Amino acid sequence: MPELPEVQTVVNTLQPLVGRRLGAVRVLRPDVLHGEVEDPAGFLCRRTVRAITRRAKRIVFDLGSGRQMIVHLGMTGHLQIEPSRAALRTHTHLVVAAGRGSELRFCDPRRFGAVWLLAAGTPRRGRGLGPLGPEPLEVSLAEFRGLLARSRQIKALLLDQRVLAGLGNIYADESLYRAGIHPLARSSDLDDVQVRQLYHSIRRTLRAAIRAGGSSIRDYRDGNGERGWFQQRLQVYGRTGEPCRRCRTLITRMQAAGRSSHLCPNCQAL
DNA sequence: CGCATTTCCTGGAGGC
DNA sequence: TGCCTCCAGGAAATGC
Repeated sequence: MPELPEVQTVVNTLQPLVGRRLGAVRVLRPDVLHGEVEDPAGFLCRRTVRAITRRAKRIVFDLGSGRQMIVHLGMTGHLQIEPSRAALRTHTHLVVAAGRGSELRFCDPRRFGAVWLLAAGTPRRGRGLGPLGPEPLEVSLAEFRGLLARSRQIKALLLDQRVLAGLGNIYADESLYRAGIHPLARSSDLDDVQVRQLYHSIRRTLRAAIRAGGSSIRDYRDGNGERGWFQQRLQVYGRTGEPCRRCRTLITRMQAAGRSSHLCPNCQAL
């Protein structure tokens, strides 16, 4: 479940690849590739990595001449730099030689992730490449207020990547808890104070999680295979039945937007 | 329009 | 120990 902080951490830890020239390509599972797929090896081989950046939950490799490789980790995706001599893990789908005896490897057991190879002018369409709202750490308070103007369940709205791009189930729950807002609250019913609290809760939660290297709930790892440690500081996610750290009321779990939602029923009254 | 449901997929957990 | 069922969820499609 890599969300914005986990993806940012992967991007940070992959920075040593910037300036390197890509080499031999092995496609072990062609169906994870999308876009310019006729000749993936020809697309990637001998390209220099100009930059590695993040947009929402997508990792963007700038390969020059308008070429991009975009990676979405989905739920269980890993993108790691590993020594070429290291054994391939099962469910490794793509391997690219990345210089100095290393390889960039994409491994994704559940295959909710994907890799797009996009030449200049290739249309950005299809599953996983849909339109994106603003970045939660870049949007202004005034813009954020505007996003909430339509009446929707606040949790569903926060998870909608077309509205705000980068939050997933963990950080949506954590942000709502910190703001004291129930997941089913109507976005348009929130008063000015609540909107401001939610805005700052999202920013603080994401920033703290990035500093902690993300949350390793199940199998998340960064670009070097290291775990994050923000999971130790989660307030509600995965804490069903445990006492709220603020008021000791037991954390409960409910369905919202088709996702399990964790909340303190006392701190987040509807 | 919003929202619940279903789909994709595999590993891990729990029941018996 | 082994087999079965359920559940986790990002994003999109479907139905109401």
